[in-house]
Amino acid sequence: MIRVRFAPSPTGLLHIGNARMAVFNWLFAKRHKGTFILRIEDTDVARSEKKYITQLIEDLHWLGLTWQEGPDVGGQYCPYLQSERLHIYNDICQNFLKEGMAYRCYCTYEELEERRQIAKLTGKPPRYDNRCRELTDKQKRAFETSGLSYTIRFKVPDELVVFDDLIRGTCQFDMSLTGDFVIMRSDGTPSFHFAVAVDDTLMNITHVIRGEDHLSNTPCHILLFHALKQKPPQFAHLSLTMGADRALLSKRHGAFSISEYRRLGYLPEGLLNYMMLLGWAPKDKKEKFKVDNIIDTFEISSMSKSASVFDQQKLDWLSGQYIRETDLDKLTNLAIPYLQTAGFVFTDETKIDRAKLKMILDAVRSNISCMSQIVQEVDIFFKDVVISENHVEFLSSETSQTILSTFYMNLQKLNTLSPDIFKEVLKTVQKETKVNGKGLYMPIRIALTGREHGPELYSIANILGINACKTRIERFLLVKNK
RNA sequence: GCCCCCAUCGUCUAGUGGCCCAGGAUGUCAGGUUCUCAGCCUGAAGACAGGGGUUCAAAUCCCCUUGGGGGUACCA
Repeated sequence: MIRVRFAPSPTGLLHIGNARMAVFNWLFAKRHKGTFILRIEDTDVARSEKKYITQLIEDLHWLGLTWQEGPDVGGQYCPYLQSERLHIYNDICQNFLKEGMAYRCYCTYEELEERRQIAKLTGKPPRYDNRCRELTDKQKRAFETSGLSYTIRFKVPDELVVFDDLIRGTCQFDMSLTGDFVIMRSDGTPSFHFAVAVDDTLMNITHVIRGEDHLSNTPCHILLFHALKQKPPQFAHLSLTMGADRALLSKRHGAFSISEYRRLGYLPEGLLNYMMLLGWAPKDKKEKFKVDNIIDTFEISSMSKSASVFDQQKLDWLSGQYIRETDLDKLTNLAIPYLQTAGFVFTDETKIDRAKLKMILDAVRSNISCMSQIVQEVDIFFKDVVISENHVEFLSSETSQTILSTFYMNLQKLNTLSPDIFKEVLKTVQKETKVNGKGLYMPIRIALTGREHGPELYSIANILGINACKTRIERFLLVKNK
Protein backbone atom coordinates (compact mmCIF):
# COMPACT_ATOMS: atom_id res chain seq x y z
CA MET A 1 0.00 0.00 0.00
CA ILE A 2 1.40 3.33 -1.08
CA ARG A 3 1.36 6.11 1.49
CA VAL A 4 2.34 9.69 0.74
CA ARG A 5 2.13 12.86 2.72
CA PHE A 6 2.03 16.60 2.27
CA ALA A 7 3.76 18.18 5.23
CA PRO A 8 3.58 21.96 5.22
CA SER A 9 4.66 24.22 8.03
CA PRO A 10 1.97 26.70 9.07
CA THR A 11 4.15 29.78 8.96
CA GLY A 12 2.24 31.67 6.32
CA LEU A 13 -0.35 31.38 3.62
CA LEU A 14 -0.29 28.39 1.31
CA HIS A 15 1.16 29.56 -1.98
CA ILE A 16 1.16 28.10 -5.47
CA GLY A 17 4.55 26.47 -5.00
CA ASN A 18 3.61 24.50 -1.89
CA ALA A 19 0.12 23.78 -3.10
CA ARG A 20 1.62 22.24 -6.22
CA MET A 21 3.55 19.80 -4.03
CA ALA A 22 0.30 18.85 -2.35
CA VAL A 23 -1.34 18.39 -5.73
CA PHE A 24 1.28 15.99 -7.03
CA ASN A 25 1.29 13.98 -3.82
CA TRP A 26 -2.46 13.75 -4.04
CA LEU A 27 -2.31 12.82 -7.70
CA PHE A 28 0.31 10.17 -7.04
CA ALA A 29 -1.85 8.67 -4.31
CA LYS A 30 -4.87 8.63 -6.60
CA ARG A 31 -2.85 7.12 -9.41
CA HIS A 32 -1.67 4.24 -7.25
CA LYS A 33 -4.78 3.94 -5.13
CA GLY A 34 -2.74 4.87 -2.10
CA THR A 35 -3.29 6.95 0.98
CA PHE A 36 -2.76 10.69 1.04
CA ILE A 37 -1.86 12.14 4.42
CA LEU A 38 -1.78 15.70 5.67
CA ARG A 39 0.77 16.31 8.39
CA ILE A 40 1.46 19.69 9.90
CA GLU A 41 5.08 20.46 10.66
CA ASP A 42 4.68 23.04 13.36
CA THR A 43 7.79 22.43 15.42
CA ASP A 44 9.04 25.94 14.78
CA VAL A 45 7.06 27.45 17.62
CA ALA A 46 8.25 30.95 16.94
CA ARG A 47 6.88 31.09 13.42
CA SER A 48 3.98 28.65 13.40
CA GLU A 49 0.46 29.92 13.89
CA LYS A 50 -2.82 28.10 14.43
CA LYS A 51 -4.75 30.33 12.04
CA TYR A 52 -2.53 29.22 9.19
CA ILE A 53 -3.44 25.58 9.82
CA THR A 54 -7.13 26.35 9.43
CA GLN A 55 -6.46 28.45 6.37
CA LEU A 56 -4.28 25.74 4.87
CA ILE A 57 -6.92 23.09 5.23
CA GLU A 58 -9.53 25.40 3.78
CA ASP A 59 -7.38 26.25 0.79
CA LEU A 60 -6.55 22.62 0.09
CA HIS A 61 -10.20 21.66 0.28
CA TRP A 62 -11.15 24.53 -1.98
CA LEU A 63 -8.74 23.19 -4.58
CA GLY A 64 -10.57 19.90 -4.39
CA LEU A 65 -7.93 17.88 -2.59
CA THR A 66 -8.97 15.33 -0.01
CA TRP A 67 -6.88 13.25 2.34
CA GLN A 68 -7.53 10.07 4.24
CA GLU A 69 -5.49 10.96 7.31
CA GLY A 70 -4.79 14.34 8.84
CA PRO A 71 -5.30 16.60 11.83
CA ASP A 72 -8.91 17.30 10.86
CA VAL A 73 -9.94 13.77 9.93
CA GLY A 74 -7.80 11.69 12.27
CA GLY A 75 -6.32 8.35 11.32
CA GLN A 76 -4.54 5.43 12.92
CA TYR A 77 -1.21 7.24 13.14
CA CYS A 78 -2.52 10.14 15.24
CA PRO A 79 -1.66 12.82 16.02
CA TYR A 80 -0.82 14.57 12.75
CA LEU A 81 0.36 17.80 14.33
CA GLN A 82 4.03 17.55 15.13
CA SER A 83 3.60 19.84 18.10
CA GLU A 84 1.51 17.09 19.66
CA ARG A 85 4.16 14.44 19.06
CA LEU A 86 6.93 15.99 21.08
CA HIS A 87 7.13 13.09 23.54
CA ILE A 88 7.67 10.68 20.66
CA TYR A 89 10.68 12.54 19.34
CA ASN A 90 12.03 12.85 22.82
CA ASP A 91 11.78 9.14 23.53
CA ILE A 92 13.50 8.24 20.31
CA CYS A 93 16.17 10.82 20.89
CA GLN A 94 16.92 9.37 24.33
CA ASN A 95 17.38 6.08 22.61
CA PHE A 96 19.81 7.55 20.12
CA LEU A 97 21.74 9.00 23.02
CA LYS A 98 21.82 5.68 24.79
CA GLU A 99 23.04 3.89 21.70
CA GLY A 100 25.71 6.47 21.06
CA MET A 101 24.26 7.67 17.78
CA ALA A 102 23.79 11.18 19.10
CA TYR A 103 25.35 13.44 21.68
CA ARG A 104 24.84 16.64 23.58
CA CYS A 105 26.38 19.78 22.16
CA TYR A 106 26.92 22.72 24.51
CA CYS A 107 27.98 25.24 21.92
CA THR A 108 25.87 28.36 22.12
CA TYR A 109 24.14 29.89 19.16
CA GLU A 110 26.47 32.89 19.30
CA GLU A 111 29.58 30.72 19.31
CA LEU A 112 28.37 28.75 16.35
CA GLU A 113 27.49 31.89 14.45
CA GLU A 114 30.88 33.39 15.11
CA ARG A 115 32.70 30.27 13.95
CA ARG A 116 30.60 30.19 10.82
CA GLN A 117 31.54 33.76 10.00
CA ILE A 118 35.23 33.08 10.53
CA ALA A 119 35.07 29.98 8.40
CA LYS A 120 33.41 31.90 5.62
CA LEU A 121 36.00 34.64 5.71
CA THR A 122 38.88 32.19 5.58
CA GLY A 123 37.26 30.27 2.74
CA LYS A 124 36.61 27.17 4.79
CA PRO A 125 33.36 25.21 4.81
CA PRO A 126 31.06 26.88 7.34
CA ARG A 127 29.93 23.67 8.93
CA TYR A 128 29.82 22.50 12.50
CA ASP A 129 33.19 21.01 13.46
CA ASN A 130 31.78 18.21 15.61
CA ARG A 131 33.75 19.46 18.59
CA CYS A 132 31.31 18.28 21.26
CA ARG A 133 31.36 14.78 19.86
CA GLU A 134 34.58 13.93 21.67
CA LEU A 135 34.05 15.72 24.96
CA THR A 136 35.86 14.08 27.88
CA ASP A 137 33.84 12.99 30.90
CA LYS A 138 35.38 15.80 32.84
CA GLN A 139 34.32 18.40 30.29
CA LYS A 140 30.82 16.96 30.17
CA ARG A 141 30.48 17.16 33.92
CA ALA A 142 31.71 20.73 33.88
CA PHE A 143 29.09 21.69 31.29
CA GLU A 144 26.39 19.84 33.20
CA THR A 145 27.08 21.60 36.46
CA SER A 146 27.32 24.96 34.74
CA GLY A 147 23.70 24.55 33.75
CA LEU A 148 24.41 25.45 30.13
CA SER A 149 21.63 24.45 27.76
CA TYR A 150 22.44 22.02 25.02
CA THR A 151 21.24 20.68 21.71
CA ILE A 152 21.43 17.09 20.62
CA ARG A 153 23.36 16.32 17.49
CA PHE A 154 23.37 13.26 15.32
CA LYS A 155 26.72 11.63 14.63
CA VAL A 156 27.07 11.80 10.88
CA PRO A 157 29.21 8.88 9.70
CA ASP A 158 31.89 9.37 7.05
CA GLU A 159 30.22 7.55 4.25
CA LEU A 160 28.85 7.88 0.79
CA VAL A 161 25.06 7.98 0.76
CA VAL A 162 23.57 6.85 -2.53
CA PHE A 163 19.90 6.76 -3.40
CA ASP A 164 17.67 6.57 -6.42
CA ASP A 165 15.39 9.51 -6.90
CA LEU A 166 12.27 8.72 -8.92
CA ILE A 167 12.73 11.87 -10.94
CA ARG A 168 16.45 12.56 -10.84
CA GLY A 169 17.90 9.08 -10.90
CA THR A 170 20.93 8.11 -8.84
CA CYS A 171 22.18 10.77 -6.45
CA GLN A 172 25.16 10.53 -4.17
CA PHE A 173 26.52 12.60 -1.36
CA ASP A 174 29.80 12.42 0.50
CA MET A 175 28.78 12.76 4.12
CA SER A 176 32.30 13.49 5.31
CA LEU A 177 31.51 16.98 4.07
CA THR A 178 28.55 17.33 6.39
CA GLY A 179 28.85 18.27 10.04
CA ASP A 180 26.86 16.62 12.80
CA PHE A 181 23.44 18.22 12.65
CA VAL A 182 21.02 19.11 15.40
CA ILE A 183 18.13 16.75 15.97
CA MET A 184 16.85 18.27 19.20
CA ARG A 185 16.89 21.95 19.93
CA SER A 186 17.77 23.28 23.36
CA ASP A 187 14.08 23.93 24.01
CA GLY A 188 13.30 20.23 23.59
CA THR A 189 11.63 20.46 20.20
CA PRO A 190 12.90 18.33 17.33
CA SER A 191 14.59 19.80 14.31
CA PHE A 192 12.94 19.44 10.94
CA HIS A 193 15.25 16.64 9.83
CA PHE A 194 14.57 14.56 12.88
CA ALA A 195 10.82 15.10 12.98
CA VAL A 196 10.52 14.22 9.32
CA ALA A 197 12.46 10.99 9.59
CA VAL A 198 10.69 9.91 12.75
CA ASP A 199 7.22 10.66 11.41
CA ASP A 200 7.82 9.20 7.99
CA THR A 201 9.02 6.06 9.75
CA LEU A 202 6.17 5.86 12.23
CA MET A 203 3.54 6.74 9.66
CA ASN A 204 4.88 4.18 7.21
CA ILE A 205 5.35 6.66 4.43
CA THR A 206 6.41 4.79 1.30
CA HIS A 207 7.09 7.71 -1.05
CA VAL A 208 8.39 11.11 -0.14
CA ILE A 209 7.39 13.57 -2.84
CA ARG A 210 8.67 17.06 -2.10
CA GLY A 211 10.49 20.02 -3.54
CA GLU A 212 13.98 19.96 -4.92
CA ASP A 213 15.06 22.24 -2.10
CA HIS A 214 15.08 19.11 0.02
CA LEU A 215 17.35 17.12 -2.23
CA SER A 216 20.49 18.06 -0.31
CA ASN A 217 18.75 17.21 2.96
CA THR A 218 17.86 13.75 1.80
CA PRO A 219 21.12 12.03 2.73
CA CYS A 220 20.70 13.31 6.30
CA HIS A 221 17.24 11.84 6.36
CA ILE A 222 18.49 8.55 4.97
CA LEU A 223 21.07 8.34 7.72
CA LEU A 224 18.31 8.94 10.23
CA PHE A 225 16.18 6.21 8.68
CA HIS A 226 19.09 3.85 9.06
CA ALA A 227 19.46 4.87 12.69
CA LEU A 228 15.73 4.22 13.16
CA LYS A 229 16.26 0.79 11.61
CA GLN A 230 13.83 1.68 8.89
CA LYS A 231 14.21 1.14 5.18
CA PRO A 232 14.15 4.64 3.65
CA PRO A 233 11.12 5.49 1.52
CA GLN A 234 11.38 6.18 -2.19
CA PHE A 235 12.13 9.79 -2.96
CA ALA A 236 10.87 12.01 -5.73
CA HIS A 237 12.12 15.58 -5.76
CA LEU A 238 9.99 17.86 -7.88
CA SER A 239 11.30 20.94 -9.60
CA LEU A 240 10.47 24.22 -7.95
CA THR A 241 8.33 27.10 -9.17
CA MET A 242 9.63 30.63 -9.58
CA GLY A 243 8.01 34.00 -10.08
CA ALA A 244 8.56 36.15 -13.13
CA ASP A 245 11.61 37.57 -11.34
CA ARG A 246 13.14 34.07 -11.40
CA ALA A 247 13.18 33.94 -7.63
CA LEU A 248 11.48 31.03 -5.93
CA LEU A 249 7.86 31.46 -5.06
CA SER A 250 7.71 32.11 -1.37
CA LYS A 251 5.73 33.87 1.29
CA ARG A 252 7.46 36.99 0.09
CA HIS A 253 5.36 36.77 -3.07
CA GLY A 254 2.13 37.37 -1.17
CA ALA A 255 0.11 37.61 -4.35
CA PHE A 256 0.70 33.96 -5.16
CA SER A 257 -1.24 32.59 -2.22
CA ILE A 258 -4.09 30.23 -2.91
CA SER A 259 -6.46 32.30 -0.82
CA GLU A 260 -5.65 35.34 -2.92
CA TYR A 261 -6.58 33.53 -6.12
CA ARG A 262 -9.68 32.33 -4.40
CA ARG A 263 -10.55 35.86 -3.35
CA LEU A 264 -10.08 37.06 -6.91
CA GLY A 265 -12.56 34.45 -8.03
CA TYR A 266 -10.42 32.04 -10.01
CA LEU A 267 -12.13 28.71 -10.43
CA PRO A 268 -10.40 26.01 -8.38
CA GLU A 269 -10.55 23.53 -11.26
CA GLY A 270 -8.68 25.97 -13.45
CA LEU A 271 -6.03 26.73 -10.87
CA LEU A 272 -5.57 23.03 -10.19
CA ASN A 273 -5.28 22.31 -13.90
CA TYR A 274 -2.72 25.07 -14.30
CA MET A 275 -0.61 23.88 -11.39
CA MET A 276 -0.39 20.45 -12.96
CA LEU A 277 0.95 22.00 -16.13
CA LEU A 278 4.00 23.18 -14.21
CA GLY A 279 6.51 20.39 -14.60
CA TRP A 280 4.21 17.93 -16.22
CA ALA A 281 2.48 17.61 -19.57
CA PRO A 282 -0.40 15.38 -20.59
CA LYS A 283 0.42 12.72 -23.19
CA ASP A 284 -2.36 13.77 -25.53
CA LYS A 285 -1.18 17.42 -25.50
CA LYS A 286 -4.60 18.60 -24.42
CA GLU A 287 -3.66 21.07 -21.74
CA LYS A 288 -7.14 21.63 -20.44
CA PHE A 289 -8.29 18.47 -18.74
CA LYS A 290 -10.29 16.95 -15.95
CA VAL A 291 -8.12 15.37 -13.29
CA ASP A 292 -10.10 12.13 -13.44
CA ASN A 293 -9.15 11.72 -17.07
CA ILE A 294 -5.42 11.95 -16.59
CA ILE A 295 -4.96 9.94 -13.40
CA ASP A 296 -4.25 6.69 -15.20
CA THR A 297 -1.60 8.22 -17.41
CA PHE A 298 0.25 10.05 -14.67
CA GLU A 299 3.84 8.89 -14.19
CA ILE A 300 5.86 10.76 -11.65
CA SER A 301 9.08 9.69 -13.35
CA SER A 302 8.19 11.73 -16.40
CA MET A 303 8.05 14.98 -14.50
CA SER A 304 10.34 17.81 -15.47
CA LYS A 305 13.66 18.17 -13.69
CA SER A 306 14.02 21.89 -14.21
CA ALA A 307 12.40 24.72 -12.33
CA SER A 308 9.56 26.55 -14.00
CA VAL A 309 8.33 30.10 -14.07
CA PHE A 310 4.78 30.74 -13.02
CA ASP A 311 2.97 32.34 -15.95
CA GLN A 312 0.05 34.48 -14.88
CA GLN A 313 -1.09 35.00 -18.47
CA LYS A 314 -1.40 31.34 -19.12
CA LEU A 315 -3.31 30.85 -15.89
CA ASP A 316 -5.66 33.61 -17.00
CA TRP A 317 -6.20 31.94 -20.34
CA LEU A 318 -6.89 28.57 -18.77
CA SER A 319 -9.09 30.03 -16.09
CA GLY A 320 -11.02 31.87 -18.80
CA GLN A 321 -11.56 28.58 -20.60
CA TYR A 322 -13.13 27.15 -17.48
CA ILE A 323 -15.33 30.19 -16.99
CA ARG A 324 -16.64 29.84 -20.53
CA GLU A 325 -17.56 26.22 -19.93
CA THR A 326 -18.97 26.40 -16.45
CA ASP A 327 -22.68 25.86 -15.99
CA LEU A 328 -24.42 29.22 -16.10
CA ASP A 329 -26.31 28.68 -12.86
CA LYS A 330 -23.15 27.85 -11.02
CA LEU A 331 -21.37 30.81 -12.56
CA THR A 332 -24.19 33.10 -11.52
CA ASN A 333 -23.89 31.92 -7.95
CA LEU A 334 -20.18 32.58 -8.01
CA ALA A 335 -20.73 36.08 -9.37
CA ILE A 336 -23.35 37.18 -6.88
CA PRO A 337 -20.99 37.95 -3.97
CA TYR A 338 -18.89 40.21 -6.17
CA LEU A 339 -21.96 41.98 -7.50
CA GLN A 340 -23.27 42.43 -3.98
CA THR A 341 -20.04 44.00 -2.79
CA ALA A 342 -20.11 46.31 -5.78
CA GLY A 343 -23.67 47.28 -4.87
CA PHE A 344 -25.14 46.12 -8.17
CA VAL A 345 -27.36 43.49 -6.68
CA PHE A 346 -29.49 43.04 -3.58
CA THR A 347 -27.90 41.63 -0.46
CA ASP A 348 -31.09 39.68 0.05
CA GLU A 349 -30.66 36.94 -2.52
CA THR A 350 -34.38 36.27 -2.82
CA LYS A 351 -34.79 39.71 -4.35
CA ILE A 352 -32.27 39.09 -7.07
CA ASP A 353 -33.53 38.83 -10.64
CA ARG A 354 -31.67 35.63 -11.46
CA ALA A 355 -32.97 35.35 -14.99
CA LYS A 356 -31.52 38.71 -15.87
CA LEU A 357 -28.30 37.94 -14.05
CA LYS A 358 -27.86 34.77 -16.02
CA MET A 359 -28.22 36.64 -19.28
CA ILE A 360 -25.64 39.15 -18.13
CA LEU A 361 -23.21 36.45 -17.11
CA ASP A 362 -23.64 34.75 -20.42
CA ALA A 363 -22.94 38.00 -22.23
CA VAL A 364 -19.74 38.87 -20.40
CA ARG A 365 -18.23 35.55 -19.38
CA SER A 366 -15.88 35.43 -22.33
CA ASN A 367 -14.35 38.73 -21.28
CA ILE A 368 -13.09 37.62 -17.90
CA SER A 369 -10.57 35.22 -16.46
CA CYS A 370 -11.71 35.35 -12.85
CA MET A 371 -14.99 36.25 -11.21
CA SER A 372 -13.90 39.47 -9.55
CA GLN A 373 -13.44 40.94 -13.03
CA ILE A 374 -17.17 40.68 -13.53
CA VAL A 375 -17.68 43.96 -11.70
CA GLN A 376 -16.01 46.11 -14.33
CA GLU A 377 -17.93 44.41 -17.11
CA VAL A 378 -21.48 44.79 -15.92
CA ASP A 379 -21.96 48.33 -14.68
CA ILE A 380 -23.70 49.26 -17.96
CA PHE A 381 -26.56 47.03 -16.90
CA PHE A 382 -26.95 48.46 -13.42
CA LYS A 383 -25.92 52.08 -13.55
CA ASP A 384 -27.40 55.02 -15.37
CA VAL A 385 -25.63 55.81 -18.59
CA VAL A 386 -23.16 58.62 -18.31
CA ILE A 387 -22.23 60.18 -21.61
CA SER A 388 -19.07 62.13 -22.14
CA GLU A 389 -18.95 65.46 -23.99
CA ASN A 390 -17.37 63.82 -27.01
CA HIS A 391 -20.10 61.27 -27.19
CA VAL A 392 -22.85 63.84 -26.88
CA GLU A 393 -21.31 65.58 -29.84
CA PHE A 394 -21.06 62.34 -31.74
CA LEU A 395 -24.68 61.45 -31.07
CA SER A 396 -25.81 64.88 -32.13
CA SER A 397 -24.40 64.51 -35.60
CA GLU A 398 -26.69 64.22 -38.55
CA THR A 399 -26.01 60.55 -39.27
CA SER A 400 -26.18 59.50 -35.64
CA GLN A 401 -29.51 61.21 -35.24
CA THR A 402 -30.86 59.54 -38.37
CA ILE A 403 -29.77 56.15 -37.06
CA LEU A 404 -31.14 56.74 -33.58
CA SER A 405 -34.50 58.01 -34.74
CA THR A 406 -34.92 55.25 -37.29
CA PHE A 407 -33.92 52.71 -34.70
CA TYR A 408 -36.31 54.30 -32.20
CA MET A 409 -39.22 54.27 -34.61
CA ASN A 410 -38.71 50.63 -35.30
CA LEU A 411 -38.60 49.90 -31.59
CA GLN A 412 -41.92 51.66 -31.17
CA LYS A 413 -43.56 49.01 -33.30
CA LEU A 414 -42.44 46.30 -30.90
CA ASN A 415 -43.47 45.11 -27.46
CA THR A 416 -40.59 42.82 -26.76
CA LEU A 417 -37.01 42.30 -27.76
CA SER A 418 -34.85 39.25 -28.30
CA PRO A 419 -31.43 38.84 -29.89
CA ASP A 420 -33.09 37.70 -33.11
CA ILE A 421 -35.62 40.49 -33.17
CA PHE A 422 -32.87 42.99 -32.50
CA LYS A 423 -30.89 41.69 -35.44
CA GLU A 424 -33.97 42.05 -37.64
CA VAL A 425 -34.52 45.59 -36.45
CA LEU A 426 -30.96 46.51 -37.27
CA LYS A 427 -31.34 45.05 -40.73
CA THR A 428 -34.33 47.25 -41.25
CA VAL A 429 -32.51 50.31 -39.96
CA GLN A 430 -29.66 49.52 -42.29
CA LYS A 431 -31.97 49.34 -45.28
CA GLU A 432 -33.80 52.52 -44.37
CA THR A 433 -30.70 54.58 -43.62
CA LYS A 434 -28.27 52.93 -46.02
CA VAL A 435 -25.71 53.02 -43.23
CA ASN A 436 -23.98 49.89 -42.09
CA GLY A 437 -21.00 48.69 -40.09
CA LYS A 438 -19.53 50.92 -37.48
CA GLY A 439 -21.62 53.90 -38.53
CA LEU A 440 -24.73 51.96 -37.80
CA TYR A 441 -23.75 50.23 -34.59
CA MET A 442 -21.73 52.88 -32.79
CA PRO A 443 -24.46 55.46 -32.23
CA ILE A 444 -26.75 52.80 -30.83
CA ARG A 445 -24.01 51.29 -28.70
CA ILE A 446 -23.02 54.62 -27.23
CA ALA A 447 -26.60 55.74 -26.65
CA LEU A 448 -27.39 52.47 -24.94
CA THR A 449 -24.23 52.07 -22.86
CA GLY A 450 -22.24 55.27 -22.94
CA ARG A 451 -19.24 53.28 -24.01
CA GLU A 452 -17.44 52.32 -27.16
CA HIS A 453 -16.63 48.85 -25.91
CA GLY A 454 -18.72 46.09 -24.43
CA PRO A 455 -20.49 42.85 -25.15
CA GLU A 456 -22.38 42.13 -28.37
CA LEU A 457 -25.04 44.78 -28.95
CA TYR A 458 -27.84 42.31 -29.44
CA SER A 459 -27.24 40.76 -26.03
CA ILE A 460 -27.02 44.17 -24.41
CA ALA A 461 -30.37 45.12 -25.92
CA ASN A 462 -31.83 41.82 -24.89
CA ILE A 463 -30.72 42.23 -21.30
CA LEU A 464 -31.82 45.85 -21.08
CA GLY A 465 -35.25 44.97 -22.47
CA ILE A 466 -37.33 47.00 -24.84
CA ASN A 467 -38.42 49.69 -22.41
CA ALA A 468 -34.98 50.53 -21.15
CA CYS A 469 -33.74 50.62 -24.71
CA LYS A 470 -36.44 53.08 -25.67
CA THR A 471 -35.75 55.30 -22.68
CA ARG A 472 -32.03 55.36 -23.27
CA ILE A 473 -32.48 56.26 -26.94
CA GLU A 474 -35.14 58.87 -26.22
CA ARG A 475 -32.74 60.92 -24.16
CA PHE A 476 -30.51 61.46 -27.13
CA LEU A 477 -33.27 62.25 -29.49
CA LEU A 478 -34.00 65.19 -27.22
CA VAL A 479 -30.46 66.39 -27.54
CA LYS A 480 -31.17 67.16 -31.18
CA ASN A 481 -34.12 69.40 -30.45
CA LYS A 482 -32.26 71.58 -27.99
C1' G B 1 34.18 28.90 -0.50
C1' C B 2 32.37 23.75 -0.65
C1' C B 3 28.43 20.17 -2.09
C1' C B 4 24.10 18.97 -5.04
C1' C B 5 20.47 19.58 -8.98
C1' C B 6 19.13 21.66 -13.65
C1' A B 7 19.64 23.76 -18.99
C1' U B 8 14.52 23.07 -26.11
C1' C B 9 10.66 29.32 -28.71
C1' G B 10 9.54 35.34 -23.90
C1' U B 11 6.85 31.47 -20.71
C1' C B 12 4.97 26.12 -19.82
C1' U B 13 6.42 21.93 -22.40
C1' A B 14 6.84 17.34 -26.43
C1' G B 15 11.16 14.94 -27.71
C1' U B 16 14.74 8.78 -24.19
C1' G B 17 20.37 8.31 -31.15
C1' G B 18 17.73 8.35 -37.27
C1' C B 19 10.32 9.76 -37.92
C1' C B 20 13.12 16.86 -35.84
C1' C B 21 16.22 22.31 -41.13
C1' A B 22 12.46 20.33 -33.65
C1' G B 23 5.82 19.44 -32.34
C1' G B 24 1.92 21.64 -29.04
C1' A B 25 0.09 25.46 -25.61
C1' U B 26 0.35 30.40 -23.95
C1' G B 27 1.88 35.19 -25.11
C1' U B 28 3.05 38.53 -29.45
C1' C B 29 1.84 40.11 -34.53
C1' A B 30 -1.46 39.87 -39.05
C1' G B 31 -6.13 38.50 -41.46
C1' G B 32 -11.28 36.82 -40.85
C1' U B 33 -15.98 36.86 -37.83
C1' U B 34 -21.50 42.62 -41.93
C1' C B 35 -19.97 47.51 -34.47
C1' U B 36 -16.10 47.89 -30.42
C1' C B 37 -13.18 45.24 -26.59
C1' A B 38 -13.02 40.28 -25.68
C1' G B 39 -13.97 35.43 -27.58
C1' C B 40 -13.63 32.24 -31.68
C1' C B 41 -11.24 30.74 -36.56
C1' U B 42 -6.91 31.04 -39.89
C1' G B 43 -1.91 32.35 -40.55
C1' A B 44 3.12 34.35 -39.20
C1' A B 45 7.46 35.28 -36.38
C1' G B 46 9.85 32.69 -32.34
C1' A B 47 14.19 27.69 -29.19
C1' C B 48 17.92 22.74 -28.92
C1' A B 49 23.27 28.12 -23.87
C1' G B 50 28.69 27.67 -25.87
C1' G B 51 32.81 24.44 -26.95
C1' G B 52 34.85 19.73 -27.43
C1' G B 53 34.22 14.49 -28.04
C1' U B 54 31.50 9.28 -29.06
C1' U B 55 28.70 7.62 -33.56
C1' C B 56 27.47 6.27 -40.35
C1' A B 57 23.92 9.55 -37.58
C1' A B 58 23.12 13.68 -31.53
C1' A B 59 18.27 18.30 -29.04
C1' U B 60 18.89 13.20 -27.33
C1' C B 61 25.17 9.83 -24.79
C1' C B 62 30.14 11.69 -22.39
C1' C B 63 33.47 15.86 -20.84
C1' C B 64 34.50 21.06 -20.06
C1' U B 65 32.77 26.12 -19.81
C1' U B 66 28.84 29.37 -18.90
C1' G B 67 24.20 30.36 -16.82
C1' G B 68 20.14 29.38 -13.31
C1' G B 69 18.37 27.15 -8.76
C1' G B 70 19.05 24.68 -4.10
C1' G B 71 21.86 23.21 0.29
C1' U B 72 25.71 24.29 3.66
C1' A B 73 20.86 27.09 10.56
C1' C B 74 19.03 25.37 17.62
C1' C B 75 13.87 27.58 9.48
C1' A B 76 11.07 24.10 7.02
